[in-house]
Amino acid sequence: MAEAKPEKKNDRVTIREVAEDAGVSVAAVSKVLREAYGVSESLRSKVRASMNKLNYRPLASARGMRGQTYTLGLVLPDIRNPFFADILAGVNSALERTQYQLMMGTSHSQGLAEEALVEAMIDRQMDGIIMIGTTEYMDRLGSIAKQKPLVTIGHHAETSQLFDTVNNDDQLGARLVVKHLLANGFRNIAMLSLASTTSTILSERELGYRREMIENGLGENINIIRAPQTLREVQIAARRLLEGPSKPEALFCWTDFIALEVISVATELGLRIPQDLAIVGYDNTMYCDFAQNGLTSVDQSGELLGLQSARLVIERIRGRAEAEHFVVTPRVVARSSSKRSAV
Amino acid sequence: MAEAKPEKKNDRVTIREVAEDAGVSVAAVSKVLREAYGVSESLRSKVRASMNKLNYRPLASARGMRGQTYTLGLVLPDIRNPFFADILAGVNSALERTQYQLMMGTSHSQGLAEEALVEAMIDRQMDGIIMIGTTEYMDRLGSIAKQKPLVTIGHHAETSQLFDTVNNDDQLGARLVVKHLLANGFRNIAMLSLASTTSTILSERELGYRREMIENGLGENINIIRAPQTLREVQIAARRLLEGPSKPEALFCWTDFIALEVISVATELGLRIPQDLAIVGYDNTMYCDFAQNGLTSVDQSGELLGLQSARLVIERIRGRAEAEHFVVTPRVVARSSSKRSAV
DNA sequence: CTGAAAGCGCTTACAG
DNA sequence: CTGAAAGCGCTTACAG
Repeated sequence: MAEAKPEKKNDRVTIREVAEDAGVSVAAVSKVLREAYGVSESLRSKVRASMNKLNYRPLASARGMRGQTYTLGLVLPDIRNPFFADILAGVNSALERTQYQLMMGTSHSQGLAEEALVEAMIDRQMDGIIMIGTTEYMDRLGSIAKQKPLVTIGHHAETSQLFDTVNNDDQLGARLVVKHLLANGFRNIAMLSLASTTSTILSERELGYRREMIENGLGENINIIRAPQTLREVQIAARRLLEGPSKPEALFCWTDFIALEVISVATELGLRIPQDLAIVGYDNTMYCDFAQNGLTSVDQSGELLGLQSARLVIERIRGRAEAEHFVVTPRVVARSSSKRSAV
Repeated sequence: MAEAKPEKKNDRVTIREVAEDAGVSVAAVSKVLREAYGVSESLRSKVRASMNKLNYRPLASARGMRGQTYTLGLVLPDIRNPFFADILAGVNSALERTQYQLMMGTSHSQGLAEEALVEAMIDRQMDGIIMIGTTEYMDRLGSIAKQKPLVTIGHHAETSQLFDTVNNDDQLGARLVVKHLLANGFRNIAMLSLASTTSTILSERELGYRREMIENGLGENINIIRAPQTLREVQIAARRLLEGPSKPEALFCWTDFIALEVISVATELGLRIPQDLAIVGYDNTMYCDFAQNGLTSVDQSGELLGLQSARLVIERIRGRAEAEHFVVTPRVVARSSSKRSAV
C-alpha cells in the first residue's frame, strides 16, 4: 500500500533490457523471440536465460507496429446460443500450444453492428479473424479478407478464393431431419427458420427440408416459418403456429436454442412431446441431453469446426493464398422429442 | 479480383495523411482525435472533415504505444454459463456510446489458466480489465490492479483499495432462498455448491444458507455438497445425493446452469418436481422461464452488474484512485420448481 | 551469425 | 491555439 502509481508501467521489462542483460543487440533478442532463422545456439540460450530471469513478456502492440500481434479475433453474433461454446472449445484447443491468443467480441446481442466489430478488430491489429454465423454480404467479406486473413464458420461461400470457410453440410442435415421424422411416422413437418436475408446456412437448411419433403411426396405439407432470433418473436411465432389451424405434427427448428423455446411454448399449451408435437433442433448442444428437454438434434461437431477454423486462419497468416473449404458431415442424434414408439 | 496482396495494408489511412489533407500538423489531428483541450473550432471541423473524407480510423496499437488502446478486457471463467450473457449485455450497453471496445477471453473452459489469460490481456494493452468469477488469490488481484485498472464481478473484496468490486449480496441471496423454501413447507434443505478454495461468492452463499438454517432451528439438516463445475461431476454428485439415504426435500443449487442439470437427473430418477424434490437456482437466467424447467431462482440483475462494472473501470481509467464497491440486493423469483400448493 | 539504424502510427511534452 | 521533434517497444531490411 506504499508505492502506488509510479510503477504502473515502469516495471515492464523491455527488449532493450533483455538485450543488455544478455550482452547482445536488440535485434538479436527480437530474432530469438520470433524464432527466426540465423541465430546461433549459444546466443539463443543466453537470450532465453535473460528473458526468463527478467520475466520478459513482449508487448503485443509494439510487435504489431511492424509484425504480428499474435492475436486472433473471433466474432460471435450472440453469446447466448450454447453452440458457440462448442466451437470456442475447439478454437481454444487448437491454439493451446501456439503463441496466438484469442479475443472474442459479440455483435448483435446488444445492437452493435457486426461490421463495426470487425472494424474494431482490424483497428486492433488482429492477425486473423474468424467469423461465426456472419450476416455480411459477400462483397463485404471479400473486403475484410483483403485486409486480414479470414475464416468463416457457418457461412457457405465454397467458391470464394479470398477466404476459407468451415461448415457442415446444412442441406444434408435438414434432409436427415426430415428422413428421421418420416421414419418415426411424422408426415406433416414444418420448419422454424430464421428471418434473415443473408444467412446461407439457413437457405441451405430450408432447401434440404423442401427437397426431402418433395422427394417424399409431401410437397403440400411444406411450411416454413421465419422468425427473428429474439425469444419474444420466437414465442409469438411458435404460439401462432401451434394454436393455428395448420398445426404440424413435427417441427424442425433451425437451432437447439430455439427448439428449447418451442418445447417451452408447447408445454405451456399442454401439448405432449412427441405425441402431439415432435421437435427437432440443430447443433446437438449440451441442453439436448437434459431429461426435461430430451431434444433430438443434428450434430455438426462444433468443436471440430472450431478446431479447423483456427488451423486454417493460422495457415493463412503464414502465407497460404489458395482458399480451403472444410465441410463436416452431420448426423442426427435421436432423443425422446421425436421418437414415436408406435405409428 | 485484380490487385490482390499489395494493398493489404497500404490502403490504411494514417494520421499523417489526414494532417496533410487538412493542411494542419499531425499533432493537431491527434488532439482532435483525443478530444483534447486547446483546439479551435475551425481547426477541429477542418480535421473532422478530412477524417470523414478519407475514412480515417486510428490504429489502436499505435495509440497504445503512448496512450490508450481504447480496449477493455473481459475475463470469463466459462462461456457456457448463461448468466454471463446477461452481464455481457450490461457491459456492452454501457460501452455503446464510448470509444471503448470490449474484447473477451475465456479461461477455464479449455484448461487455459486464468492467470495466463490476464497476462495476455495486459500484454495486449487493455486499458482496463473486468474479471468475472475469478479464482485468483487476493495478492494476485492486487498485483494485476497495480498494472491495469481492475474491476471484479462476483468476487467479494469490499475492503480492497486497489480495485473495485461489483456484486450482489450473496449471503442475503442464500438466506432468501432458505426463507422461500421454508415458506413453501420444505425443511430438509440441502445445498449444492462449487468445489473451490478461492470463490468468495460461494463461501458467502454457503454462510447465508447455514445461518438461515440455524436461525430456524434446522442446523441438523445442513448439508452442503461441493462438486466441480463439469457436467459429469455434477451428475455424479446429484445422483449420489438423490439416491442416497439423506435425500433432501429441497436442493439449493449455486447457479441455474447446475440446477438445470439437477432437474435432469431428478427427472431421470423419476422424481417429481417439486413434490419429491424442490429445486432452486441462482442468477435467474433465461432458461428458468422455460416451462420444462420452471426454475425458481435468485435474481441478481446480471445486466446491472455488467453496466456498473463498465462504468467503474472507465472511471478508474480516467484517474479515480479510491475503490468503489457496488452491491445489488438480490430477490427470489418463484416458479414451479419450488412451489408446493399444500404442505 | 550478429548488430546499428530506420521506421511502424500514434501521443506527449515543449516551444512558439 | 498550433506545430516540430522525440519517443513508445518492437521488427525489418541492410551491412558487416
